[in-house]
Amino acid sequence: MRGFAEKGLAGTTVEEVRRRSGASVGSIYHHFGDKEGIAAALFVAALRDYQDGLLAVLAAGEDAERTVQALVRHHLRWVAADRDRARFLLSGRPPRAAAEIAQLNRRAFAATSRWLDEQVAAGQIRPIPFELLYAVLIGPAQEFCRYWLDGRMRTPLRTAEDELAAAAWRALA
Amino acid sequence: MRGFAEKGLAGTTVEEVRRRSGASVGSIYHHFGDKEGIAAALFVAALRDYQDGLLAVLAAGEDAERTVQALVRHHLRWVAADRDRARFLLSGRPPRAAAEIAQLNRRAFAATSRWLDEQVAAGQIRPIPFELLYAVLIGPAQEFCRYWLDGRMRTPLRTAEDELAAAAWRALA
Amino acid sequence: MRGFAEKGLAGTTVEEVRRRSGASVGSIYHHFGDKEGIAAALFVAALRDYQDGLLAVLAAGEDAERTVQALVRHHLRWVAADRDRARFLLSGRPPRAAAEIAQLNRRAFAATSRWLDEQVAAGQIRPIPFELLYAVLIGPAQEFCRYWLDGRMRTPLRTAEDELAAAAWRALA
Amino acid sequence: MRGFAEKGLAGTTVEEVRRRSGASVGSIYHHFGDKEGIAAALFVAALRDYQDGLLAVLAAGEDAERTVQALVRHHLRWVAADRDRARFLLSGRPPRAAAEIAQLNRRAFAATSRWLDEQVAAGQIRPIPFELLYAVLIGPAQEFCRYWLDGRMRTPLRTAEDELAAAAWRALA
DNA sequence: GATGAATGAGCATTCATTCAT
DNA sequence: CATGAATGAATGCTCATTCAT
Repeated sequence: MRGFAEKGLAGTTVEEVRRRSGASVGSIYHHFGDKEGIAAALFVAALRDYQDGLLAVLAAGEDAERTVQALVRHHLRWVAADRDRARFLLSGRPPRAAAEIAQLNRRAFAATSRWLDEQVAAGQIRPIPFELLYAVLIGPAQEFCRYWLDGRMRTPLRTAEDELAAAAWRALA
Repeated sequence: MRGFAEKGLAGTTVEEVRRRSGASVGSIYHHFGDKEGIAAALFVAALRDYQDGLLAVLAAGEDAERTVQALVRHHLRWVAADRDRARFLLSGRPPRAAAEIAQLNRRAFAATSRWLDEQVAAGQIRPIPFELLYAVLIGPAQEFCRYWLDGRMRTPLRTAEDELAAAAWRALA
Repeated sequence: MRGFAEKGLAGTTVEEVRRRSGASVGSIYHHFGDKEGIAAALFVAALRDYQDGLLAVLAAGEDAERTVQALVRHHLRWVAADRDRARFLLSGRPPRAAAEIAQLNRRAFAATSRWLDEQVAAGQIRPIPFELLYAVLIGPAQEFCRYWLDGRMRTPLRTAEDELAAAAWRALA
Repeated sequence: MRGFAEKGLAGTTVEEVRRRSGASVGSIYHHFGDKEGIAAALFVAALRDYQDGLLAVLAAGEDAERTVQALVRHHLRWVAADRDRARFLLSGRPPRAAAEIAQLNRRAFAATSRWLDEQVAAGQIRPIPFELLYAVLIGPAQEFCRYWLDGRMRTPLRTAEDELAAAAWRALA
């Protein structure tokens, strides 16, 4: 994971994966097909885990403000929980496995879209094109995380949580 | 540029650089030292160009709202102007050249920090830790750009400009 | 072997080694690490083989004159037996593998030194600093071999044997 | 010189020659034609210098024993005078320039051959095939020098002179 | 004659992938 | 299913040589 996160698919060798995983090369190829398959499996697992948390927040059914803030907090905490995994997912170069990823995204988009419609209808959230929602909601946290993962931020994630959550709510309310 | 942007340093071959640049391998090595040196030079050039635009906005001396919105618009337009260059800069893996990059960042940080202090003192912008300013200000635009650059957005950048600029201002005002 | 003997380490290509050995590049690297490793392995094998013959002569326990002459003859015959191997060993540029070579040399030095002490004590060989023994004993044969290997000598090695063996004995008796 | 002596022709770069000589690449090529030409010029100069000393000893017209010992001493002193030059000459891989080298060798061979004939006729030196003379005469000194140049000998050259000169005389008288 | 930037063929080495055991 | 030695295409980089100034 760390390999793919730090050096990308091309920059990581199968030998490195073997060393870190403890499995043999042959075994790895048996299970994942090829190098990209390894990255794809890791990516899908990470994405599913992230989205599970996101869906859980939406499913909790709290009011708009609490939900928005919880989504921001979930993002920051998920990143802090496993930096390598986060770096890998956020690097955003989803290796093949397009089908499975699309499937997961559909699930998450549907739930989010439904939630947005309800909140807008209820006058809780400004009308905003769905395509911009994620950017406005998560963008600041995301941008902060990138710097933080690169070790360029002194502010602890916890401290940033309140500010970023509040800012997200101001932008959407 | 496109190579590094799409496939990273390790995924781009010097042969590809040669083909696209028209120079000979020997010449490339004469000027840049090694493959990482090529990426470093491109990165520094892109970063300087981006920051020049940013500094120009700050130097214009408009009021806080106009400035915030202009910064967001600058970001989006700079990205749209050269997608490969943007993809490469935003990929955020600054290849070596640490010294020169740090130098550029100091220049940009200093100007931005001064501007923020003035606006906060004048009551135009909420007090916010400097480290969070960039994330709140540019994060949404940045996040939108990433998706847009990956071709996952239908909304044209121009259309997104107003929404993202307004959202940034709401978050900071 | 011929490659390294004639053109040195730098002048021999791995491709040439591959062609002559029949193994694949990958396999060669798997076993020897790098190009120098190939040369080191060949060098050690040649050195060990040469010294085995030398030690056998010493172990035979003949009288001083017979032993001196046998050492000279062993040298000439070993060289004649495999000219490329000889050229490589005599070129004297022991490629890395310092440890293993030092180990072999210690073994040979010890046996030779013991033999010299005994012969000197028995009044068979003139007292001579150990460091000069090898030069006086083998030097002429060695020098002859170098020219012979370069094809600059018409005298067959066999013919030279008697002269060189006798000269060595005269110098040491 | 040191480059060619330590790493051979192929192992030495023209850039290294340029650095050490202070001349420009272009200039070097103008004067020597190509890389081998540089080595050839150095080799010929070294060979001529060595042989000039050898011929001077023969021309001095001392008696056989003095001459034999003087030749050995000349060898050792010439080597000690410029280790890199000696290493290069003794490495024995005469780079092209065959014609000039052959010419020099003819001159030295002729003088040496004449001297040997005289001494044998006068009963001063044993009858010995000319091809073996150089080996018996210089071989021990040469062999010692090789080890000494590699730093494997503690005995100073001066100390070795007497032993090696005496041994050479014993072998030839 | 001198210079050194440019050229590109050639080389050492790596690494994804296969397959016999 | 697991293993890891073997394969060889692909790659980063070097370096002798040329040539415009």
